[in-house]
Amino acid sequence: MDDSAAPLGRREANRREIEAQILAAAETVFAEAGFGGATMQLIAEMAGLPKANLHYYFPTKEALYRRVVERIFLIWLEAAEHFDAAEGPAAGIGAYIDAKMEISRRHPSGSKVWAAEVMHGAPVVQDYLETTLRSWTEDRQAVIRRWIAEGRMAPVDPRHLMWMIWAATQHYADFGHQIEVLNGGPLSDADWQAAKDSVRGMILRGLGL
Amino acid sequence: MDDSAAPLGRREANRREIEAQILAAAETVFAEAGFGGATMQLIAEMAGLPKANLHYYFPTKEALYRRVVERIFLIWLEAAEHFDAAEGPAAGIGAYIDAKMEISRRHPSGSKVWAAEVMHGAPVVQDYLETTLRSWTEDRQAVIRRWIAEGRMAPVDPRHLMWMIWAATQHYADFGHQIEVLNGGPLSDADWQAAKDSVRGMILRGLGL
DNA sequence: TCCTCATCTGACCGTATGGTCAGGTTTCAC
DNA sequence: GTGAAACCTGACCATACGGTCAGATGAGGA
Repeated sequence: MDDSAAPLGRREANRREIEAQILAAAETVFAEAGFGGATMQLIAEMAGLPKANLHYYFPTKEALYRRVVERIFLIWLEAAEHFDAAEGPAAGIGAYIDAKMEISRRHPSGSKVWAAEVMHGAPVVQDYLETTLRSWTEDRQAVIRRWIAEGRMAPVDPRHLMWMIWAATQHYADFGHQIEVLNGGPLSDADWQAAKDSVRGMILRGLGL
Repeated sequence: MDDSAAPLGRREANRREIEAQILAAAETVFAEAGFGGATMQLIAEMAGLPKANLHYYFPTKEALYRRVVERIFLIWLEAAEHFDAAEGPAAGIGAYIDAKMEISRRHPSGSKVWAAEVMHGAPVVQDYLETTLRSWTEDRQAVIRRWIAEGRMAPVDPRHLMWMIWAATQHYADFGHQIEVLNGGPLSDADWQAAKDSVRGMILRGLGL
């Protein structure tokens, strides 16, 4: 974001490193315990510093939480670039699904925190839903509608398609524990590849592609 | 379950009514605030009785929570009867999707509580995942594999199919808030019908049906 | 070197929460 | 009617939590 050219002295570098450690620890704890169940004490321990020091970097629990939620939201928005870069529906939607599956694999905790936030009525990021996410969604829906009008894919409601993609991909993060139990252990590389192929294949076939 | 013939006197009837009120209130509060964020005080107020009385019916917060989670789990298991009753893949899977969509509409809070429980590693219902859900899943997978072997549907991995159905249907409950924001208001009867048709249609087409 | 300001931390505080309990009230079998 | 057991409740307790603060420590510019 603002990784400017300035070599940023020891102080600034250290500050960023500690903030990153805290954010990583917070993401894990919030994902495992929820906002109400998470404690600043536990986050501090996991980040390797005293609780009072944690409050030096993030004044309140809410402020820390908000940063964690913002992070996964931005990651998801970036995944849309795969969608936009492609030319047709098969490539665009396929690449978007692959990207979202990869995020579920790499950032399961972030996905869980977002899911919990939305489930609780988005008390902290309601504004994101109403502004950024809304306009983002409308833009992609317009693209899909155009593809449909051009006869390049089956005529489905773009909103429900979007929701199915989100649901199917994020499920592998949010319900990862359930999946691991039913799978008899963590998904292997091959399992993840099969999951990707399955989700992409099923949805694209559902769109007549 | 055990609505036996006995006319159950005033006392027993009253007890059941109060327990039902408590469970309904608890489901709502746990869904909105999570286990850690929910308070016995708020549940008691919503159920219309003093907190101490709440503890008379449910000794601990955990005990009350467990009953709430068990409830939605049993409702989902019952939805499988639609699957089992049908003859072929199109009717069976289609009816199962419809039933699960209807549950998302009627019991959104229960679905959210379950989702949060699983996201946090199923601390309370791990045993259900390992026993009931596991064998339930294996049974249905066997049916799907047989349909595939008989050439009655496309050869997809039954596990990923199951997960996609769960993900797509439960998304309408768990992410109901996000959906309402993007939809500009609660889903109407027609919206729900469209959602059902869309999810069922997309998945069945994905299976070559 | 020395001064300033960022960084760090143990000890502390007020509050909210889950849970208890003594004692009251209602129900019901006999 | 009456005794026992189920039901109800205000007041209370111990604990855990988010957050504060005074003061120590360290870095860096002049």
